[in-house]
Formats: sequence, C-alpha cells, structure tokens
Amino acid sequence: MTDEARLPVPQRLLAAATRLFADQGYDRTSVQEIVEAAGVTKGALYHYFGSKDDLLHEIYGRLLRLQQERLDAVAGREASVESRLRDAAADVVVTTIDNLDDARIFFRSMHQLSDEKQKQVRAERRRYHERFRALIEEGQRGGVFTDATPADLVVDYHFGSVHHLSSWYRPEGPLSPQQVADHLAGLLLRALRP
Amino acid sequence: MTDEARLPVPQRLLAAATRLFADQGYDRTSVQEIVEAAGVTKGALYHYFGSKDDLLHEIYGRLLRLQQERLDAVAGREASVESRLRDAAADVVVTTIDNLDDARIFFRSMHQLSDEKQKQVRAERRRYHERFRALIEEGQRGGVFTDATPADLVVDYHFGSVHHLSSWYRPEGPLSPQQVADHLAGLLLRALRP
Amino acid sequence: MTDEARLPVPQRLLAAATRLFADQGYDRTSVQEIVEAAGVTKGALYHYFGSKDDLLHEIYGRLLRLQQERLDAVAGREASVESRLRDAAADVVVTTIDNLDDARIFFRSMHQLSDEKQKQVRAERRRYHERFRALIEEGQRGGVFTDATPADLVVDYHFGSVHHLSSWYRPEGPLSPQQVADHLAGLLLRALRP
Amino acid sequence: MTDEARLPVPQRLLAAATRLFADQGYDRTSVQEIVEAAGVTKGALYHYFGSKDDLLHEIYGRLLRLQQERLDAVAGREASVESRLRDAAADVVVTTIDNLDDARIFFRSMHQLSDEKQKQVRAERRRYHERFRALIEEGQRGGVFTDATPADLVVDYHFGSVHHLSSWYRPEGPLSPQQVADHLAGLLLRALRP
DNA sequence: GATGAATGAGTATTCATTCAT
DNA sequence: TATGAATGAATACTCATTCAT
Repeated sequence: MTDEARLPVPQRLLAAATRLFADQGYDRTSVQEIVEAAGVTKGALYHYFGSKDDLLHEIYGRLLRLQQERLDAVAGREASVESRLRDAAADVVVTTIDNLDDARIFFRSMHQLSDEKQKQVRAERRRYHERFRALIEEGQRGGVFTDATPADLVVDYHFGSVHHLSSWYRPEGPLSPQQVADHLAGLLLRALRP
Repeated sequence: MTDEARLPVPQRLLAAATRLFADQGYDRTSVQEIVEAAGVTKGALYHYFGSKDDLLHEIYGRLLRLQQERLDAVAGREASVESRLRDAAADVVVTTIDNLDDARIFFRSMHQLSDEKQKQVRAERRRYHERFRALIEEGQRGGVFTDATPADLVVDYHFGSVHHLSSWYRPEGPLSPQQVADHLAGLLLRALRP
Repeated sequence: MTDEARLPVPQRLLAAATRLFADQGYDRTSVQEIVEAAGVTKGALYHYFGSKDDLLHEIYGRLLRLQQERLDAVAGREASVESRLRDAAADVVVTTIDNLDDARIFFRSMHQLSDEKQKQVRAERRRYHERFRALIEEGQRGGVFTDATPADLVVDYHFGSVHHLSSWYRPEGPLSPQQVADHLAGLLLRALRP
Repeated sequence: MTDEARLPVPQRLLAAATRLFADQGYDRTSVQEIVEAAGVTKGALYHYFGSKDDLLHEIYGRLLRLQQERLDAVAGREASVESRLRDAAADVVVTTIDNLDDARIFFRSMHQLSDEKQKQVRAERRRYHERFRALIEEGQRGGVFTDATPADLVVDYHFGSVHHLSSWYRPEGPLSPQQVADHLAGLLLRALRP
C-alpha cells in the first residue's frame, strides 16, 4: 500500500484492479472497490480508462506482451529444437507463476471482456499458440519428436496445464516455480519422445 | 424446446440455467432470463431452488457424481494399471466433451459459488483427484511408470488439459471425442514411460 | 396527493412524471424524483415501464389519441366546412389548455425521446396535420377560403399558435379557455376569407 | 471547420455550442463535446465563459439584440401602419429562418437557463412583444385593423407561428425564407382586416 | 404449487467545475 | 492565457429475493 501509494494514478489503479479481479473475479468487483483500493475517485479512473473493461484488457495485454516476447526470444535461439522447446515450455510456467494474479484473471475472466476486445485477445493468443506449435512441428519433421499426436493437440495439452496452475499452485507449497516448470517441461518432452 | 417443454419444471429450470450459464457466465445470467427460458415464473424457481446459487451447485453436483462413479468403476476393474489409467484418463475426456456445457460452467464459474458450497465442491474434487493419483502411484511403485515427476503434479498436468477442453474443443472440429481422448491419454501414458 | 395516492401504481407514476416533466423538463427530472413523488420505489417503476423514455412516450400517446379522436369527430360532422374548421380550430385550443402540462411536455420534450419513438410520434402527428389540412383544402376548392396561402402553411400557422399556448397561457389570466379558443379560431377564419 | 478554426477562441466556442445545442439540446450536450468541437480545452472555455449556462445566455442575447434592433428600425420608419406591421411580421420570419439554429435553441432550451438569467431574457422578450403590440394597437385605434381580437392575443398568434418555424422549416424545402415570410405576414394582415 | 408486484441495495458511467501548473 | 488531472455528486437502470394471494 505504501509502495503503491507512490505510484502514478494509472498504475495504482491497475495494481488495485489486478488484485481485486484475481481475488473476486471481474463481475464481482465493483468500480467503487477499485477506486477505494487505489485511493482515488471514480472520476480519476474514468479519466485514464474508458471503462472497467479497459482495465481488464490492459491487464491481459501486459501478460500477453510479456509472454510473447519471451517465447520469441527463446524460440529464436541457436540450440537444438529439444532444448528450445524445453526452455519455452518451462519459461511460460515460470512467468505464469510469477504473475499468478494476472494469469488467474486471464483464464477466469477472459470471457467477460466485450466481444470486440475478446476477438483482439484471441488473435494475439493464436499468434502465441502458433509460434509454440511451430517448434513442435519442427521437431516432428526432424524425427526428434513423435508425430503420434497432432502438434495442435500437444500445444493444448501443455497450455491446459499452464492455465491450471492458477487453480492449484500456492507459493507456500513445497515446489519452487522453477521446479514446477522443470517437471512440467519434462512431462512434455517425455510425451514427445519417439 | 419442445423436448424440454415436456420435462418437469425443476429439470426444465436446470436445463435452461445450464445453457445460459455456459453461454454467458453465472454472474451475467439473471434469474429473470432463466425463468423466461424455462417458461415458468420466478415464484416457481424459488419454489424448487433456494437461490440462484443452488442451481449452480446442482449443475456441479451432477457432473461430479457422474465422473466419480465412472472413475471408481474403471479404477476398480481387473486389469493392468497401465490399462486402467489409460481408460480412466480417456474416459474423463469423453465425458467432459459429452457434457461440455457443464464443464464450461465448472471451470469458469466455480469461484462464483458461495464460500460454503465452494468448500463442499472442493472436497468432492479432492476425492476424485486422490483416486486418480492412487492409480499413478500404484504404477510408480510397480515400476511401470517413471517416478521422475511427483504423482500429484502428473494429475494436475492431465486435469489441466481436461479443463482446457472447454476452451478449444468444438464438436464440428476434425476429431471425435474418442479420438481426442485417445490422444490425450496417449500423451499421459508416454510421459509416464520409465 | 391524497387523490393520487389511491390510484393504481402505474397511473400514479404517470401523474407524477407528467407534473415533474412539465415543471422541470424531461432531462432535468430524475427517475428518483418521480418515484418519490409517486410514493413507490424504482423497482416498481421499472416493473411497469421499460425506461424513463417510456413514460414520456405514454404521456404523448395519451394527448395524441385524445386530440386525434376529437378532430376526427368534428371533421366528420354534417355542417359547412367553415363551421367544421372553426370548431376544429377552437377545439384543439380548448383541449390543449385543459391538458396544459401534457402540452408543455409535448412541445418542449419531444426531441428528447429516443429516435425510434420520435419517428412513431411524428407519424401520428402527421396524420393529425393531414386531417386538418384536408378541411382547409376542401374550403379552398369550394371557394369559401382563399387559396392565397398554401394549406400546409396555414396549418403550421395555426398550430404554431397552439404550441405557443403553453408558453403564455395562465389559468388565472383574464380569458377563459373557450374565449381564447374563439379568438384564435376567429383569427384563422378571418385570415382565410377570400 | 477551416473557417471556424481561424476565428478567435470565444467565437469558436460559441459557434460549436450553437451547433451542438441546436442538434442535441442543451442538457444533452456536454462541455467536453463543445471544447472538442471547438478544438480547445476545458480550461480555455472556463477562461472566457463563467459556466455552460453563460454560453446559452450569450446565444440568446445575440438573437434577441438582432431582432430587437430590426424591429425598432422597421417600426420607426415613415410609412403606413399596415406597411410597417407587414414588414415587421415578415422580417422576424426571415431573420428567424436565417438563424434557425439560434431559434431552435431559443424555443427549446430557454427553460434550461438558470432562473436568474431566465428572468432577464423574459424581460427583453417582453420589450420586443410590447413594441410589436404597439403597432397593432396603433392600427386598431386608426380603424385600419379590426379590434375583434385583443392585440396581445394577436401578437401571441403571430409569434407562435414564428417559434414553430424551427419545427418544420427546412432550407431544402420548396419555399424561400422570403416567400414563407410573405405568406405568414399575409395571413396576419388578412386576419386583421376590419 | 405457482404468481407477479414490489423492494432496496447495488451497478457502471457521466459531468460541470476547480485548480495547481 | 491555457492545460488537463481530479473531484464528488448525480444518473438511469438491474437484480436476487420476498410475499400476499
């Protein structure tokens, strides 16, 4: 609170909204609660954001941009496809856990965005999905991964487990984010062995 | 509609609520919409259900009971642990797809249940989780599955992909429910190879 | 108030809205003021009326129907065209004064109706206008009225003065509604002398 | 727009406000819309005008001063009272049509002025009304106009039709402003024939 | 069993105005 | 002169639930 209180108003609003949306869900969080938590008035919120929906969209955008950047970096590296896929699979787990509030909102409240913004988000997610799938297909073509399962399905298999993290992962649990990431990447790579 | 119109009132309400909750989400669906879709009045709804929350809880219960029964049946069969796990993993995929509206509600609206009912649901899900985990541990102890990854994490890995089905599976897509189930069970079993 | 308090809720709301819209204008009157004046809650208002706009529309409809009926009756009588026009011209003045609140709302707030409802009202007013114009044209064809001025313009001339009544007429003034009506009808008829 | 963009800021604001008030009504037009249309900021508006109300008052003042000047000029001419009344009656029609946006605002939004400013405007209109009435009374005393109708009522009769212009006159219609003016003045003069 | 009128607390959003810069 | 962030009160409308019939 004392930390956040020093931030500029828009960031303060975004931080408050993120916490509340993650805890209570988008529909259950009122604009009034957000502005109270941020220590500003409604007028200030609507000065910076066009609507409650805009806040949600901005939270999505933040996480999407972060993960897309990291995937692009990892996938573009000079290394074996196995190594790149393992790193990509593990990295998305770590960054999801590091931004667990954002992730929880992402998977729980996406369908509460306006139709128009939902379309936009879906397009960005598709780009992410396709980049990831390309890695798998590269390995399948090279024979280092089995092609027993269509690459699309493999992507959905892995991302299901990433989404699910926000349902069960607790920071106070026995496994560090990196350990969880290594395990989940390991499962994926083993499932792809020819 | 003509089918549903013949059902007894409580079932008609449940069917209408399921469709609407799946399409719009729990919070976005008003009691008025439900009773209109079911062709009854508010008084009738409150005659059979104590609250809007009760409807949601009943929808959960229906799916949970179904999947628990099927898991118990499969896990109790006389067969190798590999065969039983493969069947259990595939079965939950098929029944999830067969009840995709219920599943969508399950994963999207659970946190909108009252705290008390949420606790109850969580307890039932834990029972399901534990039964599934026991199968994996059995295989690990017998050496037919690797124990590189803790059984708990494996369960979460698989159930992540099951939850995720309601985000991407479309009946009009190229894969039948059984085909998807076989692929996902295959991935799980391959990941568990020693 | 004691009178109105006994009326059914919808009429009570309409009476309260009429008084307030006439006094303060549509935009300056809040739904809260209306329900307080009617002694009910907002929920009750929205139970009977879909929107604030609906109240306004209903007030219009009431006056329009009344005046259309009376014009049709007068114009359809067996009498000279001069006599029928004089009666019609005077009658609309009297009923406007008798419903001065409705009339004030009519001329001051029509453009605050939703576009869709405005269209509807305009169509109904056109019907009224045309019936009135037909009387004038009948007299012009028969030579009892001059055709120096197009009938359309004559109708607008007269209705201008009718609309204007709500700006200046005061019940406590020196002229009774009937006296005002006779004078205004007299002016019209004199202006139409060949 | 390019024309207006060159005007000094206060005139630009007044021009934008006039257009918007005429189109949407005073209450439906926000200060934000006005400053955006004028290409300035809120601070600038409040630098030149004390309030939104002031803009409306200034628009009134502009039209009132114009019409008062013209009436004084016409009424003071050396000519028969018939000729002066005809010219005055026609002139107010032409200047109303030439400033139809102002006129629309005048008749539609006057009651949205603050009480104090409304009083001021009413006093100025009364002066106008009285000057016009004096012409009619002059003709009645001289026997060139009938005194069958009180002069006050005759003024209201004519001004009703002037107010009404903003409801029906369209520049693209068949009659020019001068033609409409001649017709309406003709009706008035015929109605006053002894 | 079932109705539907009524409640009352809640929702997101708008807006004229102020004021430190 | 002019900015634009911020206020605070108001706005129309929604909704789960109750209850007399």
